[in-house]
Amino acid sequence: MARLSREESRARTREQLLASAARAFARAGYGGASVDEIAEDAGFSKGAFYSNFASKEAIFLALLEQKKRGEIAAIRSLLAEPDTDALMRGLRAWLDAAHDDPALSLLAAEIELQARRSESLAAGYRALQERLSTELVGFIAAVFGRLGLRPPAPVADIAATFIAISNGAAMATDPGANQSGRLMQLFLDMVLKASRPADAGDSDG
Amino acid sequence: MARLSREESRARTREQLLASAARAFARAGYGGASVDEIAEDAGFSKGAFYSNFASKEAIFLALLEQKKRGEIAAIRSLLAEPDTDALMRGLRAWLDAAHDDPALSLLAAEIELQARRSESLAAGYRALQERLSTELVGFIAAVFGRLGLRPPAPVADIAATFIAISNGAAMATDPGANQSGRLMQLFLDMVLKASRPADAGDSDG
Amino acid sequence: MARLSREESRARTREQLLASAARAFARAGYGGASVDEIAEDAGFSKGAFYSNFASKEAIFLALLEQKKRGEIAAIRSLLAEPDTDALMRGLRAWLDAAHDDPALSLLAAEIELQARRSESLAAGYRALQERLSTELVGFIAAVFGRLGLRPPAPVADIAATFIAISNGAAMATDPGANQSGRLMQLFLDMVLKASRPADAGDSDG
Amino acid sequence: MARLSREESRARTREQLLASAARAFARAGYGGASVDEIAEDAGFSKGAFYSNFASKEAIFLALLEQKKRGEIAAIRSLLAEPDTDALMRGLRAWLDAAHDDPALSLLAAEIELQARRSESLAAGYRALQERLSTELVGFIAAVFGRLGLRPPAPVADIAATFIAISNGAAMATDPGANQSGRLMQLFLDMVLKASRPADAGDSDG
DNA sequence: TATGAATGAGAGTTCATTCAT
DNA sequence: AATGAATGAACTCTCATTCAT
Repeated sequence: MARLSREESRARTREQLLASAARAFARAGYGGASVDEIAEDAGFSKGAFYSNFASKEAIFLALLEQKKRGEIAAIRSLLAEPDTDALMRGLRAWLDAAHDDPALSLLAAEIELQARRSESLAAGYRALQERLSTELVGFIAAVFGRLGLRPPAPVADIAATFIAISNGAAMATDPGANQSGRLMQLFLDMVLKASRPADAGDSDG
Repeated sequence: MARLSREESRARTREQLLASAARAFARAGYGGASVDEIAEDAGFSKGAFYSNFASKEAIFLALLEQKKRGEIAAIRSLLAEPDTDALMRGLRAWLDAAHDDPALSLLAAEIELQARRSESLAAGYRALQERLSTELVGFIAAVFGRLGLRPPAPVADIAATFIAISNGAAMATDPGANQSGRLMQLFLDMVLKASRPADAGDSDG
Repeated sequence: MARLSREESRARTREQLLASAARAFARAGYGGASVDEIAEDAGFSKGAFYSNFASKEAIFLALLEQKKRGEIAAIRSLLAEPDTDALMRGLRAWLDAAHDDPALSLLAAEIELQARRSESLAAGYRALQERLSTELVGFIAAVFGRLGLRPPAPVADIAATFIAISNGAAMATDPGANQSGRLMQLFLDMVLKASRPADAGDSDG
Repeated sequence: MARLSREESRARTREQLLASAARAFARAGYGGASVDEIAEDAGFSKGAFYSNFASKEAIFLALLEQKKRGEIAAIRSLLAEPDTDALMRGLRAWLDAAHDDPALSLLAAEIELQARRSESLAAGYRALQERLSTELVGFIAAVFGRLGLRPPAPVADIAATFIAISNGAAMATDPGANQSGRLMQLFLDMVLKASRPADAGDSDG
């Protein structure tokens, strides 16, 4: 194996700490996870942690960024699909898969809650969330366009509902049965069923 | 004001502690709220807290019970409305109002998250959640019946989606704009638009 | 059953509290036993406790007094036995029995330790302990006299050793095997074997 | 003084905490001594305490180990003395000296009491106590052998009595006059006087 | 006399963070 | 860059005691 350059080694440490933090936060929550535990689980000391992240909140925020980035990338890659049927299949598959990891979903919920309670966290969070939301709105609009349907409600609201279901379902009673994907598909179906052809005009009746 | 009997005084203390706890948990989360703060905010000492509630978890659970009880009562009172139009108006009003208090909704989210992390909390929680879920399923089925519509998806899943939106929306980006009620109404609209008359038979075409 | 007079009822309450306290202190130690637990175990409230004893320390001292009184009475009743052989048999029986209750012995140890740490407790304790010690010294001297033996060491030291063994054995490793009685008998044997006839004069050879 | 290495510094902190704990426990008892007080008296923060010992119980147990280790070493060093007269002088000197510190003796008593009340403490305690007991039994047997005397009672019982006196005497009335050494010497004298030459056969007469 | 709600000081313990090594 | 000993504030919870009822 090639010797890692100093920069590479640092990046690697960072990745390992992030992965360890994701596990810890998902399992124990923001307050319940300790910096010590995160560092140790990644195979480092507390000192190493603080060499890589300014604070516990900082790694939390970094985690959030990582996650949102991933979701945005997924949305973009879906849109790149030229065939609309394939796009819809891909969408359904993603809804299932993306939220397959209950730990990850819980982490999302944790992040959202925590962001409401720390000004500094919220500041960093807002921008990312905005970007995801914008991306999702654009995506939904595009999908309706490609399906030739008129959205039955403001696209921004539809997007918000998807996000709400995603966050809310992760917290449902039964930890085993991850409903997130299923409920989002259900909502997708409702929305599609409630839609009318785009060329049907504006009138409802 | 009449002098309070000992029992009344105790009940009053309990209520005040519960109210204070609701505020504290909503503002700072379960981990972030301290027993000391809850007690002081209610005008009592830590000792008074512990002579009324066995633990921090206990008051959290009591709060949960109070909230769920309130929601179940609201559902039942809605169903008691004989006029279906009035019922639907009441339902929409309730969706708006019941989730008007963002603090309360956040508390719900917090409870759900916390329940996943404490065995003892989860134990007490499960039963109540079950009751609310059952109630909601029955309510939704009844509403479809009275509207003469066939549910476009399993009623249990529709109920679960409502609960997910309720929990998830409370956590949305903007703490000011409480979207909970609006998104649930949106979902209600989708569901109704996606439904067909009950007497249309089972066939989709 | 005859109705108890107020004074009798009070005395009864006191006795029950004392008995409950003896159990509690023996099981959990002075610090570990709570006033609440003592009162409840006796079937009363904390208020009743404080109506009967000024403080936790006070009931502890009262317990000590009760115990020492009992031991002094036992010693006196042994000495009243005119037949020396019977006296010795009675002594051995008492050594076995009096220390049969490991809880009681532990209580004694607890009391002695605690008395060293509270000036007010020590004050009340000293007098009682003095009385027991004096009584024991007199008893041992009398026994030697009746046996026609000369004590092989100062009688006060022999008495102190008995007391030390009694207290110390109660704390031995194995909670089940109460060695107190056995070890005191062993010491008694040693002392007797090491003694010479009183009329043998002062010379050792 | 040379700058301490990190390891040395840690060991020093540990020693200081142990010394401070010994003082605190002896003065105030297990329950009466607080972790805060122990740490402060040693010149450290509570945090430093907990980075050196897992719990209050843990330092208590460490203290016990230290003490027992010292006693076992003393016994062994006594036995190494080839001259029997010198050994006996050494033994008497040790009985006086080893128990000279009333605080240390009280600590022993406290430990024994506490061990009966905490399962985890008792677990760690039992092994050490066993080792000391075994050591003492071997020592006493060896002494009798070298003196050419036959023990007048089972050696294990004689050892148990020594331990009981040691523990019990520490708790005696007068905190100033430490009787421990004197009473153990007295018991030693009794035992020796009560012994017969080993070659005198089994018969008592 | 007895009750038990309330007090308030103080307990053991945890943990994010700092900094000398 | 990494270590981990030390800090110190904050936490949940306990309990002897008081006092209005």
